Amino acid sequence: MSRKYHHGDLRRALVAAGLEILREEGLAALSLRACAARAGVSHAAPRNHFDGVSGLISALRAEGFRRHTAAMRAGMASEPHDRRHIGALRGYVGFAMEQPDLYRLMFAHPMPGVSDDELEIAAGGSFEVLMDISEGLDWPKSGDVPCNVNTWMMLWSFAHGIADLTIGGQFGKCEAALGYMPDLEQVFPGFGYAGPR
Amino acid sequence: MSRKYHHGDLRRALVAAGLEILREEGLAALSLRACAARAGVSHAAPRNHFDGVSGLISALRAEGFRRHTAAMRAGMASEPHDRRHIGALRGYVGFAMEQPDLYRLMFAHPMPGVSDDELEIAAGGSFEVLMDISEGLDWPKSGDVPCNVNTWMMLWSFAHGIADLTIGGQFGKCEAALGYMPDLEQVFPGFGYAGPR
DNA sequence: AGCAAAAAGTTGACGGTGACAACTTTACTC
DNA sequence: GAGTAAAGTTGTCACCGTCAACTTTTTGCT
Repeated sequence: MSRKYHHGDLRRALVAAGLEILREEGLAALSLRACAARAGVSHAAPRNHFDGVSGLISALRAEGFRRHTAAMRAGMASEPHDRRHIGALRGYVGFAMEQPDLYRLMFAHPMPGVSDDELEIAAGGSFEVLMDISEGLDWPKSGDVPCNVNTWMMLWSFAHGIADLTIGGQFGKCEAALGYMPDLEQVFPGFGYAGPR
Repeated sequence: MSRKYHHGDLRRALVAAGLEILREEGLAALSLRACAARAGVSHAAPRNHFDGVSGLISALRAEGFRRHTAAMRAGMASEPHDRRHIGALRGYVGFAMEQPDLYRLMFAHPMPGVSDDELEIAAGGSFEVLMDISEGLDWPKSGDVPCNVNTWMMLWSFAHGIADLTIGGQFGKCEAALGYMPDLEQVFPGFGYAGPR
């Protein structure tokens, strides 16, 4: 028999199926049963690998954050050092626009009481990139706020705002009125590179 | 009979029930049948007033935008004129933190092909406030970008980013590390009032 | 006033979904 | 090789959105 009773790597297959569904059919079509069907497995099989649908979603979010981190790192590498934050932001927004449903899922409400080490670590990767590019940026610090909290909160809020509003189609009326979409650097020329500390 | 066969204002009652559910039980608990039950009506009654669940959601989003607009206008009124943008931003973020599930719903993906005049008008109200407070703000304009597109895109992205990341608990690690949450003005001191044009 | 039609609400059914229980098949270990 | 744990299957239940068929009330027309 070519078809084994045991799948061999069903967990990975289910995550891959989930990513496909998010890409091709959107968040509304994501379900445990649909993933199971894509993996060629019965509807209850996923329960051996995930703690219900929230477990599957945690795994998808973790994979999303890993790819998100990679997209930002790639963007950083594509720019000279004093413009690496621009590259990272482009990577950030580009990822969100390419995989809007996955991005939305990543930043959805955390279910109360649900904690997942894999997810924590993966999300920490994206967090770290934002910390990295905050270093050396010239953004006003006020008062006694330690480190560069202001800078990365600003960066992150800006990046997430642009990404999420774009995904949600909220800039549509702007684009319709202007005939084009302002570039990221046009909208936000406020960051300047101040050199390494 | 004290109980009329016809409800009288079922549409309004269903929207109110939906808002209650979003507040008390969260987005996951929102359903047509749950709203119908809260309104004391059979499970199929809502179909006479909404085009399925997407119609109910459109109505909830519209009501959300109206309240969102009101929150920003109230914030504006609570500050002197040269700080009205700060007040509006506080109103923006405050609304999102008070009604996180409603805010998320408002800015969720628009279903393709779904258009709703009531929703468009309501969302336009929030849009207009952001346009208003952009006027007179001193934010660098670059190149030939007309009006103050840069300023309001920046403002909106910032406000949405702060609000949505806060709702999503993403600043939790920051708050845990610092022991407190940086204030909106600390994070974003970049806007200055430049007086009326 | 009376009647027809439209509006509003009810009941019942269907398929899809998450969750769970009971069972079967495979793999691992001693 | 036997026993056990892991992995997958089938069946069931409750909940959901949607639709169809039906009932009750309101409205509007002559």
